[in-house]
Amino acid sequence: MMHISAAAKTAELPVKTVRYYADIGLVSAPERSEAGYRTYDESAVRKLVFVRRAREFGFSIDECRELLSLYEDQNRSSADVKRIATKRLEEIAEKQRELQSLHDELAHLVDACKGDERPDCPIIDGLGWVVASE
Amino acid sequence: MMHISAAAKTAELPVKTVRYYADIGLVSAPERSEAGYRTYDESAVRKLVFVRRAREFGFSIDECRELLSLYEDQNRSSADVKRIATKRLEEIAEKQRELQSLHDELAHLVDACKGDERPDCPIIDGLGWVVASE
DNA sequence: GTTGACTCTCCAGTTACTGGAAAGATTACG
DNA sequence: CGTAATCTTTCCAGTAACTGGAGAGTCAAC
Repeated sequence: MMHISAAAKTAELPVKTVRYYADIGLVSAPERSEAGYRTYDESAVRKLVFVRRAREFGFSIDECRELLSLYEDQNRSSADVKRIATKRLEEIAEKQRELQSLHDELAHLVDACKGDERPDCPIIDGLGWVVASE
Repeated sequence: MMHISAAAKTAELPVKTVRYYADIGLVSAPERSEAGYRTYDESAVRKLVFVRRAREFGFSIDECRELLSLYEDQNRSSADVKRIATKRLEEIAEKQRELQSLHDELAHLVDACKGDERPDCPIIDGLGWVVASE
């Protein structure tokens, strides 16, 4: 049994965030000590770790909610979990493609820029190209 | 001279966003018609396009502010612009690396998951690995 | 003349927290 | 035992960059 700062430290989350997760009902509200302090047991901390990891994987809070209910459900099929994770994987791949074209386009502009004292600047011109090409 | 919906359409931005950009002072407040309608000329629309492009490149509103002032300044050196763009480029590259390791880690879990009716699930286990490995 | 499209302002909600104030509880030191 | 530092509580507000909606005024067309 520990108080919030120990739980937060163990789960590697800010104290504020731990409180927040209970406030929005992502994790269940913890028991309170006589003085009203939140108390956490090993199982509660485990769930916090689970959520932190899932968030690091880019799952939204709502996806975490879904994953957590699967995590807590002894009878869920691994197919349900795989479905969510695969969807997320596709989103990551899409984001990677976007980022790549962004990178290439901007790198091209930066390469073309002399970076000297003169005002000619392919980057500025490039950002306005839609109009410039009219 | 046009009203807001034509300007928004030309700049390929939502009407709400065009108003918003003026509200926060990112672009200067447009002239008003007698009835109080915002009116946009070619130069105003060009700046909206510039901002949209810069946002698409992932520049924050504050960076857009900076770029826009450089855009409007005939005397700025291209070095100033290159500095901002290069910084952004590094951020993109960093984000790409993060996304890649995320992708690899999650893909590994998804591959390991049978996705059947049984509750054994390497994805769920993997999300909790920090505790599981204790 | 009235229907429909367009515009205005203002307020609230979104996501996932984060910061700070004010007040009570606990612990550590001398 | 007193007190100072630390921890915890609640509540309110703010962040980024919009987005949605209400209620009201304006304009063009049939």
